Amino acid sequence: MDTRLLRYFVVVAEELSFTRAAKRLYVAQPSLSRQIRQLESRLGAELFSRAGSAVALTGAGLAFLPVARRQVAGWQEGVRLVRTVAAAERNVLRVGFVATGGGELARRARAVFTERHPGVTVEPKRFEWGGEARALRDGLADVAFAWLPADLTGLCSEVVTTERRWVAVKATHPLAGKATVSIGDLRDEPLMWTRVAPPEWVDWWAVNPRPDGSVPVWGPENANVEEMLEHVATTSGVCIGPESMKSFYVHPDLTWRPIVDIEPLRIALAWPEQSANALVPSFVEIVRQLR
Amino acid sequence: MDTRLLRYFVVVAEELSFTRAAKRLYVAQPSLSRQIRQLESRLGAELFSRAGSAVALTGAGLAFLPVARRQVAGWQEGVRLVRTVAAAERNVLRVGFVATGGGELARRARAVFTERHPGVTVEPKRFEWGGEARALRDGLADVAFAWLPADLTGLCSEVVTTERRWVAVKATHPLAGKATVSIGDLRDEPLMWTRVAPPEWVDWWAVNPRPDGSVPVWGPENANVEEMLEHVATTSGVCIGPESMKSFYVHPDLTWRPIVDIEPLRIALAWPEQSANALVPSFVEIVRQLR
DNA sequence: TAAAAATACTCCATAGGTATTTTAT
DNA sequence: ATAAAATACCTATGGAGTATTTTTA
Repeated sequence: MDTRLLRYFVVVAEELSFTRAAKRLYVAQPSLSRQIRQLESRLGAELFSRAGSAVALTGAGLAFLPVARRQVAGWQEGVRLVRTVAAAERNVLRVGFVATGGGELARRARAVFTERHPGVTVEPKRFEWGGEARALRDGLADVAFAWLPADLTGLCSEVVTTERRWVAVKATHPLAGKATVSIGDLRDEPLMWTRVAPPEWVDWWAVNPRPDGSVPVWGPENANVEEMLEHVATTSGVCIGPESMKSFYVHPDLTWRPIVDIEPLRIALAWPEQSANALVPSFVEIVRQLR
Repeated sequence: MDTRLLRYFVVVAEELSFTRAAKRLYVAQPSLSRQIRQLESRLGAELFSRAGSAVALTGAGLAFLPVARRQVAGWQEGVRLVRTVAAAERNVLRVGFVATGGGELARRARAVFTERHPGVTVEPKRFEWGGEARALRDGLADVAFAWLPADLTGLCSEVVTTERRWVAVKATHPLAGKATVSIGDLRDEPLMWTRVAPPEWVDWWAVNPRPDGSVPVWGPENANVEEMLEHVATTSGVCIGPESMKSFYVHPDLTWRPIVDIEPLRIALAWPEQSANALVPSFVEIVRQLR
């Protein structure tokens, strides 16, 4: 039995609609209907009563829901465990981050850690926008520098640093002539965005809604920092990023200017509540001391 | 992720040999090798170290083994739960048995139960040789009359009756002329057997080894009582069954004779340790009183 | 050299897609 | 009449088989 079917079942049970569930799952409705039918036939029990358009859980479906949730969660946790153990066995600590991640602090922490644990390899793992928390949950990183806001439920975390937010524009852009900019100056500038991160994440970076109540003009979308900067360099749009991007991603066609009137980026160090990699507490401690 | 892959992994981890595991799983060795490779690639971690013919678990594999076992067991328990709830919701009690099952006792119990629970339907469920315990574990029956010996681990059970064992022969068979037979009389008679039940089950029924140390002559195999009796009626072989078969399966070409010098069949009533069907204790109590 | 795992290939079951029909409010 | 689930049909992925090759003790 594929856990995919169980995930499908859980979503249909939550939505009580095949059409809505299919949208959430990014599959076609007929496929979802067939999968649920197949699950029912393998179980030998009806999970939903379908009276035309009214979908409801049967008693069996209600009983099965927590089982399905447990199975899915158990699988995810198992995957995390095995990946973490495999990394620990190789004497590797995988540090997750996005773009510039924890900035200079992260670089210093990795240096100190390497010094204290000579036999250990630190593997920096770069993820796409908003992907750090998922990486921790999926066991693809042992510890990560997470950009807030982010859903860190089920993870330990503490804010370790902040960075002012800057805006990048093409070198020939009018805003490049100003020493500093305000969020109001960006009112009509097409802003980069992404669909790989949740809407809250995108809105926070875009400062949406703006202090004056307006909504940003949306420019091209992208999945990571390189794509974003390429877009800024070649279109009329702008992007907002943490200060460290200015020095981490040097680009001849870009000019960075501080935005003086918006809140800074808070960067948290995050790690799973219990990790099979015994090196995690040591790294956390080093970051704490350097903070 | 399919639980089939997890089952495969558990067996390979137990056997530490792809070839032996493939035999136990009734799949071809190359298929099993590929499946495990795929599991490893999806996890992103090696589960086994393969040094030529020496297969060993890695640390990750060792960590994954209990996870996989839990997932498989959790799935099996979930299936049992949902099937049981579905039956309970329909106001049904599914009574499992093999062939003549609990014999006359079972019939009386079902009658009393129906009288006491007028709104409830008793569904007798016939399974193939040795299939009652599996049916309880798989949630295909709520309670069952199990023929011993049987592996009843994880189930509640109590012996409720015994039946002498008789032998069936073709009406024209020399043994049909005797009033009673001894196990020694069956020394050269081809005996029916089955591959759907465990070897211990088959050996117990065949009285293997015989008191004189000989082994039975094996006749045709079969999966259930009807097939077995058809074989006896049309070949020179014989079969052994509980006394109630004589009256439950009347067959013009068969003659039943008691075997006087072997131990009788013990029949247990068995049910899952905790069942979602609240009718089970009532049925158990009725059988106890009728015993 | 022998035993066991890996590879090459073929076949078939089935998940997923689009277009359409059925059904219940 | 409309919205939603079911059905029909097509395509493609991948699981399982047999035959064969590679690898290591």
